[in-house]
Amino acid sequence: MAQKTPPDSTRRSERSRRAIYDAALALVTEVGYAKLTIEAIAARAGVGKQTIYRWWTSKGAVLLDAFLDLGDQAARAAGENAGQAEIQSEIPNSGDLEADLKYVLRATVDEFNDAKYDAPYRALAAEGLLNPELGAEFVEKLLEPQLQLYVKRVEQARDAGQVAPGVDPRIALELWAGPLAQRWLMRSGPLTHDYADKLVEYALYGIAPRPETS
Amino acid sequence: MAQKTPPDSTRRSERSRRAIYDAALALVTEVGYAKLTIEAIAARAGVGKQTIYRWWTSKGAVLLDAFLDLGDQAARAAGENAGQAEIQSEIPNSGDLEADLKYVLRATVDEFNDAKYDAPYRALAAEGLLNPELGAEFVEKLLEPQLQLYVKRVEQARDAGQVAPGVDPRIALELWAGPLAQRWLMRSGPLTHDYADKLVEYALYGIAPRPETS
Amino acid sequence: MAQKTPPDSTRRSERSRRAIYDAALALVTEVGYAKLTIEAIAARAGVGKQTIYRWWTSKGAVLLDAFLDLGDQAARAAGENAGQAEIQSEIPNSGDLEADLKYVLRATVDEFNDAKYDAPYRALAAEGLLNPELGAEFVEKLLEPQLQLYVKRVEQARDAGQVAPGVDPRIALELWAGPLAQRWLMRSGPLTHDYADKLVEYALYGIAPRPETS
Amino acid sequence: MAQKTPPDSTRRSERSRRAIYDAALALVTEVGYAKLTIEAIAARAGVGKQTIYRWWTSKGAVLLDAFLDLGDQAARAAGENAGQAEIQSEIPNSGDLEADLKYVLRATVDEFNDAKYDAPYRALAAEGLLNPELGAEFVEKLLEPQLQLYVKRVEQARDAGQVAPGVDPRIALELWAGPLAQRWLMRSGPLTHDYADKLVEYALYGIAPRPETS
DNA sequence: ACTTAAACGAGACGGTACGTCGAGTCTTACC
DNA sequence: GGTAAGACTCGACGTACCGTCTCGTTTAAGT
Repeated sequence: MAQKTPPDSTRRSERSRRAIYDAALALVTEVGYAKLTIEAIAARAGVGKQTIYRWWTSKGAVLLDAFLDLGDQAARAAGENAGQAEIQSEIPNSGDLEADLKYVLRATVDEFNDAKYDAPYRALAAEGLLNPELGAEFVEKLLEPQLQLYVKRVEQARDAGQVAPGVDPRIALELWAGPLAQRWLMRSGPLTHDYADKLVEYALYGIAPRPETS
Repeated sequence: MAQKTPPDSTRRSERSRRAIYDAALALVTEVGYAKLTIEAIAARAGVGKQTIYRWWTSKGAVLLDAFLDLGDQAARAAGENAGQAEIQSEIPNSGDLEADLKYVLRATVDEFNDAKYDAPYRALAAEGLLNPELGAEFVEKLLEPQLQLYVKRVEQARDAGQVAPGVDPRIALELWAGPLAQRWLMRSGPLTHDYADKLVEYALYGIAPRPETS
Repeated sequence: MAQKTPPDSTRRSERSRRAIYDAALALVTEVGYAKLTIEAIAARAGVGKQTIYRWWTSKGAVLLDAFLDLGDQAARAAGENAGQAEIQSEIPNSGDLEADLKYVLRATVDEFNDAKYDAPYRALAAEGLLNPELGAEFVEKLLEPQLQLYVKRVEQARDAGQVAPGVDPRIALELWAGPLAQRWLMRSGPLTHDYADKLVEYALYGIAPRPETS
Repeated sequence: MAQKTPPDSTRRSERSRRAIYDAALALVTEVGYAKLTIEAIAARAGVGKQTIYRWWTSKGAVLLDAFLDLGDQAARAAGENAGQAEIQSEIPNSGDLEADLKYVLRATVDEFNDAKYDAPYRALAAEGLLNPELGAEFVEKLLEPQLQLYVKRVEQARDAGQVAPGVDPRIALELWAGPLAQRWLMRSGPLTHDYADKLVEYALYGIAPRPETS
């Protein structure tokens, strides 16, 4: 989990860990990842630098854990409020794949436009590009779990005959997830609900003319 | 071009500029973008630090210009060899959109797997994520021109009736370009010719079952 | 006694105390006083840091006690071997002051040239220069007792008419002890038996020409 | 001069050098040598740490140069004020060795009791005890030149028949210089004019009873 | 012999300073 | 006036120890 393995411990200070997460997330938003400094995190958290170096190897590793923890917290909060239906842990299945995908993709668009998540997520993506270890962890812990939700939903749709039998769900989902991520990361175009809808439609029905429509 | 505007001059040393480009590209491959320093570029180029600071604002800006120059050189070289048919400046139009796209996408896959381009391109993408100015320049100078080639080819196909009339080409191209970029950047899956083919097929015909095929 | 007073106890671990002394003396010789650290002493002694902090206030205090203990051990060992005549606890009185002083001073020169005592003794002297408390303790426990032996011997000589009646023994002894210590500490000249002899002669008879010699 | 040799230079900032000397001397008096920090010197001098590390190897080396510079300044100031009679550069020769030595030794006692010189001088002595390189430089640059003044004066006295012909001046001077330094450094007794006088008398005439006095 | 409170080993903690690296600015000498 | 060289101030790096503070675990005194 991005931690240095050696220092065993139950002796670890929970208070410090939380303070470090909070400081890291606050600072990355305030000053940006490039100017984020382990020294500043330590100072803001009221913690010695060594306490950070003891448990993490880099500012990227700290931020990744902080962000994962943020997700866990959100999930836990949602779980408490909503009984069993944990938010984000499942893509709805109303029987209408197109509607369901549009619904989720619009929510994703909103999330990408939320300043709270933008800075840390973008920072982790950027770090992951340059740092294969952290990139792998980023993908494994953060990206892939979310993509697997689409895999599952596409498989359900395939079983229901709404998706062609030969289609590879892992590739199919990239038709909408890839463009969305690209636009967001590269700022290469506006991220709107309409854009999300179009992606779903194009992905489902292709851009070639359809022989006929029922 | 990412240069500081003020000290413009014809007195600029062409020799230094070239040496800086070469040093930047060599170093980013050798030590990685994170450990790339202006001091090292200057030393390797046999140039004073001030000469770099005079013309660029950051290592990212240097690298972007270096990479653009690399592209220009390649284009110029190709132009000389091949008369009018400049490589990469046009997507072939054989009349068969699917075949043409697969051809180009396979070439792109090969390029992404070429170590020579990987380090600098990846570095610029990462820097662009965090640095909006450089990101915008990256998109404008590097990304968008390539995407526009797809726009043009899709429009040709639409005019030929191979693409549905209502389709927005700028979004359509993202169906294959987005996933490809995502997999490359995030290392979230293998980049193969087969993958490229599938992307084209899914994009053209959708993942929903087709009513019937002529 | 260099110990922090509060945590008094008979419960103190003798084993730890000895291990700390040994570690301190070994380390000061190996790495030098400047690089001597409490953490290293604790590690070498197989002892928790707190055990050192519980009984001493600084590395200097530890070393002083360790060195005093070393002296006690030597004295005890000598006492066992030699019956009542404890080595170093008395300056011989053969009736010939000059001979007795030369004998003792030559022995002192040999001791100063012994690497075993050099490092810790030098360290304590240096620490004492900067730290008045420890310096006072150093003088009181280590230096003054040795000087008092000279005081006693000079008084004996004065009673025997070998020293002028008006002479202050406490100052007189400094005529040879001061130069010797100075040369040793400052490395400002060679420490030889001949040098020791000359000091005694000059101190006894002065450097001015003698009116006549019996 | 305690400087690291590599970085050549006429380019060196005189302003920084002076500021560093002033800061080092002020701080060693204020907080003591043990708590003297290169970081604090740099901060006080308004200088980057690197500028100190560029020219010196340790805080001791800085302080030694600072102290030597202090002496140079004093000498230069004295030279300007007093024409040819530079202070401290010569021991007076009135023809009466005893009187001259007492005069100089009393002045030395006063100097040792001057807080301005105490802290840095003591610090350098302590550092010299532990650090042979710096100790050698301390002796060569600071201690030995002062002792040589005594050598010269004793030789003059010997030529004038006031010192026995066989006496080694280099050892003779230690009879008073050694005890004085020892008392000062070790704080092992009071430093008074009377003590200085006695040292001179004992050294000149010895502590043994004189056969008779003319 | 059993209980119990202290000293103990271990080592995480908030800090300070280390000595190094590079950023970006400035000065000097050269062309 | 642009340039190579490199000294400068500044800030952060990652490391080493400081002295304090828990944690169990001995261990020896007093019952």
